[in-house]
Amino acid sequence: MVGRIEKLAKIFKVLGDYNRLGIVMVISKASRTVTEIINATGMSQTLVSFHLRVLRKAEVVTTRREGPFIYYSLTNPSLMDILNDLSHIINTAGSEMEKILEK
Amino acid sequence: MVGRIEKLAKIFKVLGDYNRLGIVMVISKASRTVTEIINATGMSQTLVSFHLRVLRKAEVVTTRREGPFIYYSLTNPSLMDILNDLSHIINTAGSEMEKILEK
DNA sequence: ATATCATATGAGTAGTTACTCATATGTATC
DNA sequence: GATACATATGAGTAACTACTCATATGATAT
Repeated sequence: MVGRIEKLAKIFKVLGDYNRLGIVMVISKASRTVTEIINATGMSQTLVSFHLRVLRKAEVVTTRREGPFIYYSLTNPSLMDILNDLSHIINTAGSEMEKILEK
Repeated sequence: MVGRIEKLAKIFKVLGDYNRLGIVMVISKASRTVTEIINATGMSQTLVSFHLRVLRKAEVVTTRREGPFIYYSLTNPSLMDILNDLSHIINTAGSEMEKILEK
């Protein structure tokens, strides 16, 4: 059995990558095909597939096949609320975090 | 200037480590000295200091000196709310995430 | 000023991670 | 079946990260 903190750390590790977070943002409003993600992010096909595999393994995203296309979407859409919350406390004016993170 | 996603990714990267998350938990209720953190986590002095440096640099924690002791606390206590939220959606019964994260 | 306790730091290393390349698989169309 | 499009995968590599060791700094008391 895996503890709470360990689970949390794993999720954070998965989300702690610029490209992966970008993908999460792209599919947050609606599910998207891999090609759509490629176009939206500007990443290479292989790189997108690489990160999707990580996101899939961590069950952050789920897939649904439709003909030749595979649609990716967030397993739990409320993840976006949390991202917004965190983004908010980071960007709050006067926050100690702000200055350091600027560089 | 650093974008929103980049900032978020950095915070996630910092929190995406078991030991670091443990430290954050330990100081979440009240500020603690390094020695207290060492005892609470069972980590070595050097390892605790190593991780505290990372947390400090990312401004996740702040310090206050009191005589020979240095007290560490969360820069933004509402971070804990977010950790709890995330932990909740991860552990929600029936969540797709649950099974994978168990191993 | 020396000894002791509390904490930080620089350097080295083993393990991990992000990325790319080449290739494979799956689906649809001809 | 051959071709074209959509996506995944295995292997290799360079860069990064967590950790340890030895040592340094800072504060207090004697």
